[in-house]
Amino acid sequence: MPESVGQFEQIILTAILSLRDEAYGVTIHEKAAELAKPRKVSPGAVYVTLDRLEDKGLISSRLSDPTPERGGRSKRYYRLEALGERALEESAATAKRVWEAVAEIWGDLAEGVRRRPKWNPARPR
Amino acid sequence: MPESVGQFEQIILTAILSLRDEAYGVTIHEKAAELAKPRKVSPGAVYVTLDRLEDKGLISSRLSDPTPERGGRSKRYYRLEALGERALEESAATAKRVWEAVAEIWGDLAEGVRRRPKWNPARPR
DNA sequence: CATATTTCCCCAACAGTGTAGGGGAAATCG
DNA sequence: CGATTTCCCCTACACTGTTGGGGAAATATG
Repeated sequence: MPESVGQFEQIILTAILSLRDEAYGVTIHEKAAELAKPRKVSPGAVYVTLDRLEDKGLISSRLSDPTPERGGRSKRYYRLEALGERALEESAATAKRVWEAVAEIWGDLAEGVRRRPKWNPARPR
Repeated sequence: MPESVGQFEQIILTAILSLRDEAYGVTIHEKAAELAKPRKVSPGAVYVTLDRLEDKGLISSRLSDPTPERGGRSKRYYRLEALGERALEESAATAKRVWEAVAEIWGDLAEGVRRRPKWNPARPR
C-alpha cells in the first residue's frame, strides 16, 4: 500500500516528474506555481515539502557541481523513487476521478462552457 | 480569491456535488470512499470535514424529517454554497492540470498502458 | 582585493487538514 | 419492551501546508 500524499506534495511530485532531469529547487518552484495557479507558492514551502518527501523515501536528491554562470552555485537535483512513483500514480488516479466527477456535472471548465442545471433543493419526504 | 481546500475536503465537496439532492452523511461517505479508492475513509473523518466546511461557509446543511423505513431517522442534508462551488471549481482545475501532466509522461493509467521511458539521471555540468 | 549581485538552499514556528475509533440518539420491528 | 437498523457526532493526535526570513556560494566589477 503506497504512502498517501497531500495536495501540495502531489503537486511537488508531479513537478519533479515532468521536469525529468532538470528538477531542482528553483525549477520545481516554478513548475509547482504553474500547476497550483492561481494560488501562490512560496519557495520555502517547496523546500520544506521536498525535505519531508525525501524523509519518507518518495524522492531522492543529490548535489551538483557549480555551473559557470553568474551566481551559479550548486543545485540539489531531485528524482522520484519507486515509492514516490507509486504514490503519485495512486494520487493522480484519484485526481482524475475527482476531475471527471466534477466535469460530468459542470462540464469541462477549461472550455469556459459551464452549464449548471438548476438544482432542486433536497426535499426529503 | 476562493478559499483553498485540502485533498480530502475536495473529495467531500465533489461527493456532495455529484450526489445532488441525496447528499447526507452516509451517501457522502460512500461516494467519498469510491473517489478515494483504494484508500479507506472513516465515517468520523467525513463528519469532521463536513463540519469544518460548513464553518468556512463552503457548504450548508439542514435536517430532514425521519423517513418511514426501519431505523430511518432524520438525515442532515448538505449542499454546496457559492463559496464552495468556487473553491471546488478552482481545486478541480488544479486536479486536472496534475492529472494531465502525469498522463503526458506515463500515459493514461486507466488504460493500463504505462510507458515509462528510461530516464537519464541528471548529469549537470 | 573588497563589495555588489545573482542564484540557490534551508530553518523555525504555527495554522490547518487528515484520520482513527468510539459513543450515542432516534426510528421501526417483533 | 428489547433488539435492530440507520445515522449523527465528538475528542484527540499526527501529519501537511504556509509564511517569512536567513544565509551560503559563485561570478562580476572597479
